Amino acid sequence: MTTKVTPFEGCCGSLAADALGEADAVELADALKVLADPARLRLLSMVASSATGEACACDLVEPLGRSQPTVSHHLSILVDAGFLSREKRGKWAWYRAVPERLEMLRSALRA
Amino acid sequence: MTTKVTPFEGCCGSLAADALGEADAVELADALKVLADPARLRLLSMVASSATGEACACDLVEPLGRSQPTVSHHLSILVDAGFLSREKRGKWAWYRAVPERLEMLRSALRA
DNA sequence: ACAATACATTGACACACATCGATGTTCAGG
DNA sequence: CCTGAACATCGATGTGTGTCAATGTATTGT
Repeated sequence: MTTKVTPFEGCCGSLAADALGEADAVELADALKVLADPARLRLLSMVASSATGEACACDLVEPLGRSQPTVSHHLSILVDAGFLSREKRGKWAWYRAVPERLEMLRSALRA
Repeated sequence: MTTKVTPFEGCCGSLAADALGEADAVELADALKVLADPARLRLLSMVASSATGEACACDLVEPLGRSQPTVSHHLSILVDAGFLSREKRGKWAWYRAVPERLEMLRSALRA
């Protein structure tokens, strides 16, 4: 879960191609679990829809409506899973979306 | 969770278009939660990759390596979420994939 | 140095959920 | 009918996780 592994998502195999093995299924499920939370989806969406392409964590707490530790926690999970990248500048943490990671997940869900 | 609602998945809006509201995020997250489980991913994959386009529940228990009640439980969740359709024939339950449902999810994850 | 700010980490807690055994229900065959 | 098979439902249980308050850590400004 907290593995921070480089994701393969059974590259280029679709769900209908042939039956998923347990290991591949666990890996895909882990990736999906990361996005299967409203707070994380909104964070990813906020960062991805930012005009400048990046967003400061300090600007995400209030609109998300959750505590600062909770936001920090979710952002870490998104970074560990590769959906966001983090850059620390001064005392601020800036996040950018990693569209290729999302595309990788999307392609793993091809029918 | 057990809502069996017709899914919209915020039709035609992408994650990066603009920031997801809490309600849309909950709906998308609920759909992702359904697939964020190895057992359900494998069941969906088994049915989708079946040569005949359908699969009997009786043939899914053993390859999945989980108990019959557990398999039945997961299949119900997939049906309720619209990823599978169920047809009862005699004493057997036959399942078919619903590719449009998966495509709906995939498009909601557009970057 | 000191205070304040931004963020991460820790500990605790409530709740959700995947799983199984046992039981209920429905249906086909004899 | 009655038995067996296929599937669903129920109850219980252990594990995972989203959340927050409190605290720790780093960095800026005075």
